[in-house]
Amino acid sequence: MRLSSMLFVTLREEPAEAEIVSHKLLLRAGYIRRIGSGIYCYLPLMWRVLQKISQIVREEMNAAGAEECLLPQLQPADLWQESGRWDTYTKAEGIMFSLQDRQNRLMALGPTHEEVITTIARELIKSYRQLPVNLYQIQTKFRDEIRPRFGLLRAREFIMKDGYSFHTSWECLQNTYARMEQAYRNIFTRCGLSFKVVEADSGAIGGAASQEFMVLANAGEDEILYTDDGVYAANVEKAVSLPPSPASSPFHFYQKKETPDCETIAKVCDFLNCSDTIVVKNVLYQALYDSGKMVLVLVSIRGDQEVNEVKLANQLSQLASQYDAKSLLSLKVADEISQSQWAAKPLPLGYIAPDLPDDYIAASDRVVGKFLRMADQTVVELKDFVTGANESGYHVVGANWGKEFTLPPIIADLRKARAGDRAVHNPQQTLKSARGIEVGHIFQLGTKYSTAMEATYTAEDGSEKPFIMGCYGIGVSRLAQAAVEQSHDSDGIIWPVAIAPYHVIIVIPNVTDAEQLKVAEDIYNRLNEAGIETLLDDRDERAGVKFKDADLIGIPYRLVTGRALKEGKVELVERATKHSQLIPIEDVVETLHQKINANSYK
RNA sequence: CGGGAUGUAGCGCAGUUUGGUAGCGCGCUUCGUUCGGGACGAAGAGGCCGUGGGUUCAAGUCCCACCAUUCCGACCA
Repeated sequence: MRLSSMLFVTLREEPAEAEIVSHKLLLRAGYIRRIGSGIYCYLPLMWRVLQKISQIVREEMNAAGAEECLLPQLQPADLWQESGRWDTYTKAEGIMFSLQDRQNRLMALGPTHEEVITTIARELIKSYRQLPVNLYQIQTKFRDEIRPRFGLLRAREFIMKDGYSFHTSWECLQNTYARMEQAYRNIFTRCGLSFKVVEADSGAIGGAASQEFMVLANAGEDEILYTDDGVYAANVEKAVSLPPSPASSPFHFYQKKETPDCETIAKVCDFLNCSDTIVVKNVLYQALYDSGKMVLVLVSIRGDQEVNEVKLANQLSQLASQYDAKSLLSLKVADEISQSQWAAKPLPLGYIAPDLPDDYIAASDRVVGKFLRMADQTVVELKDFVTGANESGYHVVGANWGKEFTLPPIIADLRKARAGDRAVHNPQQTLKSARGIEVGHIFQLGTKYSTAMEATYTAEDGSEKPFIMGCYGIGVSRLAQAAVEQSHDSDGIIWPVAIAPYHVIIVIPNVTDAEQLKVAEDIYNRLNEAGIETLLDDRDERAGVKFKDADLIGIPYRLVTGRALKEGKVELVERATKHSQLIPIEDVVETLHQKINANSYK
């Protein structure tokens, strides 16, 4: 392609709208353009990058036995009502764009496609003989993100590869899951990314495995905890660890103490001169279920630890049926404002004990009249601990489970693991923290959707069974920006060869020089014939402008038809290293062929 | 959803305090010189100053409402 005939616009100054370097570079280099919050145009260069990535994804998915298809973006609400996700997605999370058609039918723009694919499977797959099946698509998704940011990293309209598999057994699912994991590793490796595979939260579905593929970058929104031995890596939402051992308590008998202005753990420890590891902290949450019931949850956890709300939400989801519900809609800390919805009398905030009496709740049809009491494992072993006295201004010390307090009925891991904690698999290892951009996620779904939507097949023994499902996603547009975040310098983008929009850019320093022009045109034609994707900068610009632009847009190899022409040579510059060499004109095609092949991972 | 900030030419910004006919740099057009790392000179084009209302002889500037964009947060007792 000739630059002179392309829509090619680069910006000299950093756009004010962008915060992180990859976003700034994509805007400056003319790859993307914002059209609304979280809504981007993929300009021609960007589209080529996205096509390259899509093609790699396609090749690896096909090689792993998946079939490509294309599902609708516009989806009828009743599919989502069937799966039970309409309310969660339009109200609770509010992440789904919904609309009404002219007949007032409710519709949604697809944020994901489990409902559609499950419907297809239900209609088309009747027998175990047809299984397993693995389908995928590459397509635009819509999500009304709470806060779109960082350009394509969190956009409201974005391109995703999503795949879904259907099986008769967990063994078969695990088999496909493992093949998908390998396909994903191949994809990200071929895209030239440095990534980590981490254990991820499997959500409220329970039991099922789930892994995320993280591109390591400080701008990433996810925190990863890992060990240096390479054995363990997990998203902080999911991570487990061994907490530090508690200190021994200085309080050997039970006593109520006046502790004025000690409504935080730090203050009470300071006041009592004790370690926060011997305090039982009691955090009050209010959980709302889709049955309309509100449940007050009192979580007891060691004073130095924090509640992992993802783990807590998973526990609460499993209890949904106790409250006539299918799912948990929202979970938040009960603060002074939200108490007004349910409190019978003012709570002793900051001084709550594990046995906070139920009569603080004004029970009603909507509000469950008993606290749901849970404890993190960290408090179970505590002896002679400190906790609130259910009275403002007072704590108790030297308390013990089984004496002054009853251990809550539900004991679970509700604690947030942190960097510095010891690893579960080997206490010699400590967890380290890194940030990552989630570019892929694979998931053993099980029968959640097939059961909810009554998607069944006839098994070998003649019985009807729900499909066992897996799902597999890659953020294609996010991946493209993640690659830039990981690979750039002060001059601009450095695309990995495999996903660069073009392999080579030929810069003609002076287009009025007939020889330069002729040699450049000649090389351009020969490269194209050889299948090497080439840009020809034949614009009537000064050399400096062309060099700056070439660096900015990040084409891996630059040929300059300049001074060395006298010796029958052109200059070849590698974008990543700035390494420059002179090569004979007749060797150009061969040399580039070798370099480009050496850089591809096929 | 809460809080903050910002909306002025394609991009980056000044002008708003103290109301008085719209500015700068880059980019764009034309001409000349220059020509291997974002050249120089000259001449131009380009703006319902986010939208709507109000105050005033007069509003980019003051007041009210709305919209949009963006940042922080949505978190612990």
